[in-house]
Amino acid sequence: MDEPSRKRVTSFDVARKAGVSRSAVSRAFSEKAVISETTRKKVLEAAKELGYSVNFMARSLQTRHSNLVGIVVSALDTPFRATQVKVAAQEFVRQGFRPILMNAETSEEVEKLSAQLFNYNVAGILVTSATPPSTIIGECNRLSIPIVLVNRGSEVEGVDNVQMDIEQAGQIAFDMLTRSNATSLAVVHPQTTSYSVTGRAQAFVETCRSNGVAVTEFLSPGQTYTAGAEIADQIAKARDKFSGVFCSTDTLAFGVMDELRHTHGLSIPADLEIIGCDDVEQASWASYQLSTIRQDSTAQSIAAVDLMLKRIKNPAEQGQTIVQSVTSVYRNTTR
Amino acid sequence: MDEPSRKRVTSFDVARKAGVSRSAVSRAFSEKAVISETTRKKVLEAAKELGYSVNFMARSLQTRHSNLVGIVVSALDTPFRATQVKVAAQEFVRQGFRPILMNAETSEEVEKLSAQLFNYNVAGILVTSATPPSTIIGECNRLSIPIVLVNRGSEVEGVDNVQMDIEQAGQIAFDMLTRSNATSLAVVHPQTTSYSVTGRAQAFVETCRSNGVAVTEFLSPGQTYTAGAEIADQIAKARDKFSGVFCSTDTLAFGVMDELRHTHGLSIPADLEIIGCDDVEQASWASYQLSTIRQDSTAQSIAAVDLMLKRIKNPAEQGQTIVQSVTSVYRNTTR
DNA sequence: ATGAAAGCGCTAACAA
DNA sequence: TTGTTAGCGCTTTCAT
Repeated sequence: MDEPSRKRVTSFDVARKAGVSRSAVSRAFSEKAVISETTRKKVLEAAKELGYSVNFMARSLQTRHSNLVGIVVSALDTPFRATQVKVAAQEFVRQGFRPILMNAETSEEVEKLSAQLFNYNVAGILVTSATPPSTIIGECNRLSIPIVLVNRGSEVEGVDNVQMDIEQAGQIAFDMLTRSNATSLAVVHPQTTSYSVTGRAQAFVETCRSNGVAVTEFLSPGQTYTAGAEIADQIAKARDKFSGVFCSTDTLAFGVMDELRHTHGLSIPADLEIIGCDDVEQASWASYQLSTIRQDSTAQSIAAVDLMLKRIKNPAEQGQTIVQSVTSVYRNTTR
Repeated sequence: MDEPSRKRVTSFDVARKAGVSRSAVSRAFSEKAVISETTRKKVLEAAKELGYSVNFMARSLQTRHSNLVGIVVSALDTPFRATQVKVAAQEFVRQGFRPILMNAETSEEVEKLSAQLFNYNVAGILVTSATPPSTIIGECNRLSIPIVLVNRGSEVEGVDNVQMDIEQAGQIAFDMLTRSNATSLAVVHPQTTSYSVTGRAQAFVETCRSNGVAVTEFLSPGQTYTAGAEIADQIAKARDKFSGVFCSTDTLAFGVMDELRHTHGLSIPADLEIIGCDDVEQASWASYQLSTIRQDSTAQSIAAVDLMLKRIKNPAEQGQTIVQSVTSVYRNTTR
């Protein structure tokens, strides 16, 4: 019943065992430190035997920066967000950072949770939820903590952005739906506005107008499957007023399609063309085969992480905005 | 062009501004410290004016414990996992902890990334991916870091577990599929074994056998939609040998159903009954209306977090295993 | 290339 | 109740 190693082993223990100083131990575990190969070996060996690992709390305290970053996300249980976060987390880890995950649905939550990240001296914050209030952004600036917004569109200074090209999305949606010579279209988007989702719908509307195509707007109670199913009843009623509808989100499209097909007996695309936006995995499932606009969430996350790392290395840099282009994916819900 | 607040403000600054000692500042920010209401007010005010927030690195260094925890997950972009992680993260935050998210697909990754968590003195580790190697578990024990495994089933000592009741799942699957007097059934599960997914299939097979019902097994190349679609061809060939098939995962079931319906022209449940397991959101979508076995991932995550918090408070406790029961959900893929 | 010593920002005895 | 003091474990000049 012995207590062999109750306490955490410190660099001091390793130093003694290896017969060197604590500075030597520190150097052995630091990439760019000058140290002879022989002592490094000695230290590493002793460390392994003792089960030593650097205490990052102490290191961070000393160096005044941590390799912790924050990821602030909402609706993580949504296919699109899940992929985004997974990729971002992987990328951060690959680059030697550790992401603290904060799920924040409301704007107040974003504020509260972001503020908590400051306690940890995070090296940066990635936001892919509601836009953080300017107080937070100001604080980030003051502490020179890089902050990058994904699909949020904020023109606040000093903030990096990665966004899909909403203008292009609107144009492509228009193109996809007018291949069959449409003269009147529809769009559905959530009534609560959000930069990217509302933006793509808006861009679509404008493209229609400037091309002389009528467009009727449906406001759904959210951007979930259920929200789509609910608004579908209104769409069904008005369905001979347009030949195609652009759903601002794939998930919304699934709800619309299902309701239209299964409870209103419509056939898609014969009776009505439907397209979505995002190209989540389910869009390619046989039951949907949804024609949609592809937004590469993987590339997006990687770009966001890259941007942050650049800013961490060079905090003086101006905030920049990366606009990612989207592409059309034709499947079976368009003619 | 002044540099008003370039440096991080410390408790020292606050102390001076408030005209008190640094200990007073410390006390003002610590829940259970004795301090007069008047000085606390003074301190808090000064702190707010200066934009001070406690440096958790320093605090953790001193107290020798952090409120950081680790979440090690695989396949975060899967609906079931996404929900699990979202809930766990929320729950941790609600309880005052900050989760570091590590996505680890392979067993080696789990080992490597878990080890990295030690650097941060994490208060605990939640694993919902491949089971971590025993070296990690040993290390956790040595450092008395609680570790809880979700749906992993490991009988290693000192490890807490939260698992669905796989025996019950097997029984329920059997019950659901034999309502229509079946005498022969099928099951599909991934060829790479995993505690919970393989386990439920195994339990199903045994229940069939002990009830004198024949059962044929299909091994899919994974547990994705695509894997389901692929194995469906074999199922179609043999389809008059059984009246119902238990897919060990909803996602697998979607792939199977779609392929059976759309490329083999089968009608479900008329030609063949199908059930899944998990009850992910898509199971209730109109295109599937999948009869399935519900596993409450929210309750599961909350239980896992609870378990960990208990262990953090009382590290001496023995590891315990919580078995969560599952329920049947009848929709339209059973007769 | 190596060691001694100072100190990062905080908390927790201990005294007052 | 408050302040003084001694570290927590590490990195980093500065000598050697």
